[in-house]
Amino acid sequence: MRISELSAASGVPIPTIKFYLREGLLAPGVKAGQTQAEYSEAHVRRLRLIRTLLEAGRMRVRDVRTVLRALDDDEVGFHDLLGTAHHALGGSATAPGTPEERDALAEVDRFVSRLGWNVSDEAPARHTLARALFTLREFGYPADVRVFEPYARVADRLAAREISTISGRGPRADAVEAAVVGTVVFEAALVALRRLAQEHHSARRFGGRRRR
Amino acid sequence: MRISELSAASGVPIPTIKFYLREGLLAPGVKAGQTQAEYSEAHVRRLRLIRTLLEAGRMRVRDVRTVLRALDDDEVGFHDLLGTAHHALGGSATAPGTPEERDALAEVDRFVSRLGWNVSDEAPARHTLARALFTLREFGYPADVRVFEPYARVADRLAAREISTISGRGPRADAVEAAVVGTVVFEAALVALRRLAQEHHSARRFGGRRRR
DNA sequence: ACCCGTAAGATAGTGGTACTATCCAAGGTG
DNA sequence: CACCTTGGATAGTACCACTATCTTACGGGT
Repeated sequence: MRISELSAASGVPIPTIKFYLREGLLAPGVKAGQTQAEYSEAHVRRLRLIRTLLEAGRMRVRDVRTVLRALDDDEVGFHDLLGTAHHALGGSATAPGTPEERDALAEVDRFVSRLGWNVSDEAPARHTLARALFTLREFGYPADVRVFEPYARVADRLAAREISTISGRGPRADAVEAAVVGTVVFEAALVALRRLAQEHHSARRFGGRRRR
Repeated sequence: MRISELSAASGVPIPTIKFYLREGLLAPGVKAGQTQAEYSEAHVRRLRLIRTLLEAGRMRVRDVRTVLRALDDDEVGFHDLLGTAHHALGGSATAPGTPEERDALAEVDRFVSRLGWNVSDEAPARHTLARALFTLREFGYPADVRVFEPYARVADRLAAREISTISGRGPRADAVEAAVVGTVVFEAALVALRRLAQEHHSARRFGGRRRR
């Protein structure tokens, strides 16, 4: 498969493929002469993964690179790979800042351990959650961390199911790819379903009249 | 309150405030002379909202503007406002494309009506969900729409709670702001909690050794 | 053997987005 | 009354994900 065929098979334009090659997202093809290289089905698959991380996961190119490196490194186990993916999805962790923000973070930490969750101290999601709590308070919401309790219960149930699904899924390469794809894609799906459900309940309660 | 005080009170740099004024995100202050304008607490609050939509909601400036316009328009009811916010959060709806994508969308539509959800045909979340389904299939996941069922149940429960919480909350301006903030912030929180829960269950199952 | 289209690889340019910097005239301030 | 800030306008920056162009060298069909 030459580059033009790879492009046709994947739907990704040639210049973009070259860009990914330069950026180290895609392994070079097997060189067949100075001006010829052979690409495989694995390249098509990798391109799909790249687009999924970029689009569904809204990751930046450099974060995609980090995830792919971890994915290709046999030394990296499931758990660490998941952490890498979460980190890449999480956006940049802003510094603590004000004392109120530090308070929020401390409360989140207590909340997490009260749930019995065993989670790394540096997990970016801690900060995301703390920022959410802080923001609610800024807006005058009388917010105890407990407002997150129903969400936590739900998250726990879904995550338990997801992680057990991942377990035994053929060779490592396939399994870890499935883990990353699943994390990203089901996250997008969950968010979309929540919005649909909100719209439904909103329509029930407030009546759906005009649109836009 | 002059612009420098507004900046200090909100933490937003003066040039950025001027930028938001130009972009129509922030109403101009009351002019007190040619070179002086007076800003109020409402401006501080509005700046907070803007930052929340941009950061937690990852919206673009023009989408923030759209949401704020709806927020300030007394003609727009709760339900439509929520739709506007969802639309702004949803990202650009890509065209249907391949037949497989159209199939996925049709299945999503059936799924949604089977759930008994009464949702607008143009809801961008439909497309998001269809893309998620399509992506899973591209990766060889044996995916029936039903894989989303547990997520849908959960989303339904959370949304019901959220919408009923919104109901009676003082004057319209405050209530609709709370609705938008809630939608955005709890979405971020839910996602963060799912990641934390995943990490916990992953640690249980695969053991948490090294990090990064 | 020839030759023209295409590949690979390198370098430079584009378009979008969210700011940020500079400038200026006018007005309020110590 | 000199100076410093403000509002308002205009221009510039930084980052990002591509995209276009150019060069050199095949290599496949005749």
